[in-house]
Amino acid sequence: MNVFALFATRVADALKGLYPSITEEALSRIVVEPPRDAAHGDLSSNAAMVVAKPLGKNPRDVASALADHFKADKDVASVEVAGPGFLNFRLETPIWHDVLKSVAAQGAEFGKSNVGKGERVNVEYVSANPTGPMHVGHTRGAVFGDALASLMAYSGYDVTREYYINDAGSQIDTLARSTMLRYREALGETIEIPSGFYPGDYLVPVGQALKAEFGSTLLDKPEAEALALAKDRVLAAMMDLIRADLAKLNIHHDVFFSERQLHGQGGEVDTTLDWLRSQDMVYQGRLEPPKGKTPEDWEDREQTLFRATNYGDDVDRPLVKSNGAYTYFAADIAYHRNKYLRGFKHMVNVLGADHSGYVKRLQAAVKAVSHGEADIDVRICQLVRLLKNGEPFKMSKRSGDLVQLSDVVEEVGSDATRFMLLYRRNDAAMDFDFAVVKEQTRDNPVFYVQYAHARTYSVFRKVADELPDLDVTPAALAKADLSLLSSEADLELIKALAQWPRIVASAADAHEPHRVAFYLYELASAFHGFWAKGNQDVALRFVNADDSKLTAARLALVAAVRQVLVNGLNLLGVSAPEELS
RNA sequence: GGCCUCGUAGCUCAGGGGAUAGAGCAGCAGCCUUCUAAGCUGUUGGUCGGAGGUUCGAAUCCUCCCGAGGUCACCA
Repeated sequence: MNVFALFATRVADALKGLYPSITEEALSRIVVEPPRDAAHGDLSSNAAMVVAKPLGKNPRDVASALADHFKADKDVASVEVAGPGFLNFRLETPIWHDVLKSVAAQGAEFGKSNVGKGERVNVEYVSANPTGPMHVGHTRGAVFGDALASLMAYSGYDVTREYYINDAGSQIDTLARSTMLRYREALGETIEIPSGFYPGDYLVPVGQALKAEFGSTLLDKPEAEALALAKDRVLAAMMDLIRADLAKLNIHHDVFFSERQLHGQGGEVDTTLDWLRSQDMVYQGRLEPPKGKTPEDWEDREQTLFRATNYGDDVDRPLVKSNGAYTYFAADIAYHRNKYLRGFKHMVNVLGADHSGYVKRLQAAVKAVSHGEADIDVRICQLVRLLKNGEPFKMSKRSGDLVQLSDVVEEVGSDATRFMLLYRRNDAAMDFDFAVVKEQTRDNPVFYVQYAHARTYSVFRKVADELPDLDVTPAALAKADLSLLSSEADLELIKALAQWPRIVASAADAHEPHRVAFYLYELASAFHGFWAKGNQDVALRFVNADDSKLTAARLALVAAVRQVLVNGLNLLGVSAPEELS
């Protein structure tokens, strides 16, 4: 049950009754939300102000008419018109108790919605080049994409989690050559790794595996053939590495889409280009060098260009390199056309900050290949600065070897890594301080939220101790007399729970998982606050040995808090421990 | 030079058309014979980078400027 959505509907219905000429457009701008200042009531709506102008009425008059209408609503204790025409509601206590019942009845489903209407959405994230293990730079996008995918699935979308493997192009040839060196090394040769090659140790086992599989026979084969075999094996090995790294953060994709499969004679890049030509979206032409900074090796030549400017990009984009091969972007157009042809009308791409310049052309590509039918939201994850005790921390360890994702997870754990990265907006740069993340204090939001969850278990343990005869099964708690939960503190906590459905909906709609993280922090804070009140006032304790009825009601409340914390933590992919050690 | 993102309390950050702009930390003042004090309560602190504009209403949207970061044919 979503109290806010419920009243949004009631307000809209009331307006339709009062002003039959009202338009859907005006109604769609109505918001029902908690007022910024709780003293103004439980719910607040801008309805009168939004609707007044198109109706040619005074906002306060419309608000008064609505207020009169809601005086008859049995769930409404009072309605007030405030300021320029706000409508402030105070609700009767029973409706809040209904929220608790609804949490218990819906369990893990409480907060789920169907705003996605089962529509298919493709969320592409990580897509790190398969040239080595994941490093810290990839972590934020990985966690963000994963949480966003969960959030959208929870909100009724049919989500496909996808990883685009950039396994074509010259970097992969270099990777294959680097692997061949390690192969020679495994065969006993002394090797030197030229600059430009991949120096990482992680290729050593791949070289050894080649030796185990082929002995020394690869050396006798023509180079192209040997390289092709090496490429095949190293790509598989690198993807295994990457999958293992992702698994450490509990991240799993549904589809791994290989760029290689798009290339080749008659491949999808070919057919896509033919199609683009047939649509007159491609031409032969020249580009101006970028203003203010002409590259030294700038070569003014005629090239094959995609008419990106027709779709909102700043310049038209080359599709064919000077050596005749397709550009990365050409393959990317084919890839996104492939997504569209697979039936995705909604796409989300999670990219790193260094790709922000790529956004417009990607949007242009999607618009072009779908004739405007599909949409793509590109979410950019800004840089993460690693700190240790407030001091910047070197990202690269040895020569060209970056701090790896697995190093971070091993040091601080998956839960803390995920929560901290999600506790910031994706589009702002952030600091990640190892010292803070490992701290077990309020400074550390992960701990703070998990502690609240653990406390709910602590309460139940206490009950088992003090009131061993009390039936605390969900079925028994469902029968508890919730009307006993009438204190200010009780209602405040319930109202915090009532927020959950609208928080999820807004987070999914805005593609902003951090809203969930912030909400969980607030809910944890409300729960810890209630707990402390019990220290001052025995009547506010969750467990009252001499009042089993009140205790049962309070346990229903505690169970609901736990449920919402679990639902939220699940969305973020963070565990909900019963005890902290 | 173009484009993208950001600029909110001393620090780290929420809020992204709505009422008197919030939280944590730091600072100050309190709370443990207690359901885990691994916690809680109160309090100090702001020209929302600057200037215009849009409107009933702007931290929020638009324009320009300043500052920080990223990026800039053919790499991926």
